Amino acid sequence: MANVRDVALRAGVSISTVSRALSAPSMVSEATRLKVLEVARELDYQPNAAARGLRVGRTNNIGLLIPDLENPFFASVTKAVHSRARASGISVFAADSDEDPAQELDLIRNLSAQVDGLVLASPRASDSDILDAVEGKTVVLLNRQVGDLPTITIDNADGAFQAVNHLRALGHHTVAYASGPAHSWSGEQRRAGMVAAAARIDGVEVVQLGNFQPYFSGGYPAADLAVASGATAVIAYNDLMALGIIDRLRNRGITVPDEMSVVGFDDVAVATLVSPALTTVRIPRAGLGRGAVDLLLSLLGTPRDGTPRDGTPRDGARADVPSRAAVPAHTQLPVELVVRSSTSVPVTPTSTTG
Amino acid sequence: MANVRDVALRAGVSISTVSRALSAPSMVSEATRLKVLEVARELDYQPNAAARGLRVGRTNNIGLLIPDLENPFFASVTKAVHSRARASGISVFAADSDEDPAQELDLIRNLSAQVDGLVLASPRASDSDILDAVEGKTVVLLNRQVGDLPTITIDNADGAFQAVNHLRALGHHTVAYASGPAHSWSGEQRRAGMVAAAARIDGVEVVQLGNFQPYFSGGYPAADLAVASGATAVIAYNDLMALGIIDRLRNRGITVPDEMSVVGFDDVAVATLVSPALTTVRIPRAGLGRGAVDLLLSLLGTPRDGTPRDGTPRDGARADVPSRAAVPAHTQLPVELVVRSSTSVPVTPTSTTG
DNA sequence: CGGATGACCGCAATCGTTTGCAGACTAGGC
DNA sequence: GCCTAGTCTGCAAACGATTGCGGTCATCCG
Repeated sequence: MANVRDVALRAGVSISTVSRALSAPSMVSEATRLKVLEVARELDYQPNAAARGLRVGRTNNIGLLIPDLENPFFASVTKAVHSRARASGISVFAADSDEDPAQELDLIRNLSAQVDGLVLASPRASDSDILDAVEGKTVVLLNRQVGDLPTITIDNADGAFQAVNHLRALGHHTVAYASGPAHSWSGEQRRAGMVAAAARIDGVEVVQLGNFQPYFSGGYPAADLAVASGATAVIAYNDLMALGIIDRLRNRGITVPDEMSVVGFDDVAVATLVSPALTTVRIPRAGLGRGAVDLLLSLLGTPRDGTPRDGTPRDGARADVPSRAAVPAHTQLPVELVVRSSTSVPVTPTSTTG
Repeated sequence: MANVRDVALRAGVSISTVSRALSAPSMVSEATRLKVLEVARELDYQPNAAARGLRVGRTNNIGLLIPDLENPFFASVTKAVHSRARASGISVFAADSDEDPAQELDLIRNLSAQVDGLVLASPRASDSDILDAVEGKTVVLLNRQVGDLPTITIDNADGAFQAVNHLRALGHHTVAYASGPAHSWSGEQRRAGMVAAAARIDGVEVVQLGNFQPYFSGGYPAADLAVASGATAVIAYNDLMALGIIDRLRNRGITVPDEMSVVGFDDVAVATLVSPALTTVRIPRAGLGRGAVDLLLSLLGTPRDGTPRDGTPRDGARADVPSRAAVPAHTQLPVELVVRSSTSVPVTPTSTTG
C-alpha cells in the first residue's frame, strides 16, 4: 500500500504538504494541491487509519453493542446506526452479546480500546455493572436508562396507554399484558405503563401475566394464561410473542380477533405478513439508531472526518461548527399505534345473545 | 487512558518489559510478569489498538460488506461472522451497501483502509468492477463467484434439484420457478439448477417465470403468473417471495398446498411462523459466515491476536501453528430441503374425479 | 576461581500520520 | 530600495505500541 511518503516523493513535495493537501486544502497552493491529488489517485493512496488515529487521538470509529443481531428490531437499529455514522465519515464496530450480560461487559472493555465512543443498545447487564464498565468512556444508551448516562429511548408509557385505550374503545374491559424477560428495562416500562393506563381509563382492568421469553415460543404459554384469565384482549411485550400467541390461539381453535384481540410491540416487518395482520405499537427503530449516533457524536465534539477540516487555517476559533452541542442528553422518541386486523370489538356471550 | 508508559513507571520496569509481559509472557520472569499484570489491572490498561496496528502492520480487524442488514439472511451471516471473528480475537467492521453497487465499491475502498481483509457477501456490483476494486486486497466472496477469487458458496444446483425432485415425488408434473433479481449470481445458479433438474428427472417440466423482486411483494405477480402457467407447484427464489406468493394465493381463494404447492429458498425464521409452514431449501447461513471468516483468516496467515504469541521465544520456527493453511480457496456448503406444510400431493381435477 | 552460557531486561528504532514552528520567497507600501 | 506582511512549504517531534540487539547479572561446569 502506498503511503504518504511515496506520494510526496512522486509529487516532488514534502510529506507535510501531502498531508495538508489532503486534509487542509486551503493551506497549500492550488497547483501543488492538484499535483498531490493527482499522484494520490494514481497510487491509489488511502491514508492509514491506524497512524492517523494514533497521532490525532481519535479513531473516528464508534462501537455498537447489541444483544442479538438476528432480532429484526436490533437489525434495524444497527442498520440505522451504520448509515448515520457513515454519513459523518465514521465507521462502526458492531458486537453481538448473544443476550449474555457477562459477554456484554467483556465486549464493552474490548471495544472501547479502539473506538471513540460506544452505543449500548438495550444492554442486559445490571445498572451497577454497566455503570462501572463505562467508567470514563463516552457512551450513549439506547432503549434503556441507567443513572444519568446519556440516553435515547421511546415513550413506552404512551405506547402502553395507546394500546389499552384502543382496546377500551373497542369495548374490551379486561385486557391481559404478557410481560417479557424479567429484568428488561423497557419491559418494566411497558408493564408500569399498562397499569397506569388502566388507572387513568375508566372501565378497563389490566391483568398481568408472568414473564415470558420475548420470542415466538414465549407466546404459547402466554396465550393459554391469557385465555384462562378471562381477558378478551392481550397485549404482548413484543411482536414475536404476539405472533406466537396468535398461533397458539389458532391451534386451540380460538379465533383472532373475534374471540381474542392481540396487540404487539415493535412493528417488525413480519407483523404485516401474517394473517390476521398484527395491530402493534410501532417504535421508530431507525430513529433510535440515528438519534443514538447523533447524540454520541455531539458528546464527542464536532471534529469529524467527513469533510476535511478547512476554512480559516489556524485561528482556532472556527465559528461555523455545526450546532451539534444542542442535542440534549436525554431524548425520548414518540411511538405510534398501528391498527391492523388482530384487534376488534369483542364478541362476548352477552353481545351475541343480547 | 493509561498507556504502556504509565504501567511501566508504576511497575518499576521498562516499557519493553510491560509489552512483553502482556504479549509474550515467556520472555519475562514470573515475578515481574505478575507485577506488571497487577499494575495493568489496577490502571485498567488496554493497549491502544491503533498503535499496535501501526507497528505490527496488522489491524486485527476485518471488514464485512453486505447488501442489506435488515434482510434476515444477511443478519444471520453477519452474526456468524462476528462471533467467529471474535473467537479469533479479531473485530469486524460491517457495512451495508443498501443494495447499491456504487456504494458497494465505495465501501470496499473505504473499509479496506482499516482492515486486514474483507468478506464480500453477495456483492451486487459487476464482476469487472469487483475485480478491480479488490485489486491487491485480500478478500473472500460469500455466495458469489467472480474470477478465481476465494469463495464460499452453497450448492444451489443441488438445492434446486432437491426441490424439483421432492415435487415430482409428490406427483407434480409442471412446476414454475419464480426468479429473483435479474443479475443475481445465486439466482442464476438456481435457475440453471432447475432446468438441469428437470432434464434429469423424468416426467417433470419447469416453466420459468420472469424476474421478481426478492421481497414479499414480489410474490404477488409471481403467484398470478404461476397460476396462469398451469403449474401445480411453484418454487420461489427466496422465502420472502414464497410467503408473498402464498398470501396472494390465499387472497385469490386458491388453497395452499392443495391447489398449489409452494417451495422457498433460505429457511428464514419466518418460514415456520406462517401457516401453512413453508417447505424450503435451508441454506446454512451461519456456516457461510463462519466459513468465510475461516477462509479469510487462513488467507491472512496465522498470527492472530486471540492467544498471545508465546512458545519458543524467537527461533522463528514455531511448529505448533494451527493448520489454517489447509482451508481450500473454494468452499461449497451443502443445502437441505426441509419439508413442511406448503407442499403436498396435487389435487388435480383427474384425481378428484377419478 | 575463571569463563561460558543463558535468562532476563532496557535502549532505541520503527510503523504512517499530523502539526507547531520556522524558513523562504513574493508582493506591496513607503 | 528596504521593511513588513503574508503565503506556502519543509523540518522534526510527537502519538503508543513492538521488537532487534546488546548489556547485566547469576549460575554452572571444569
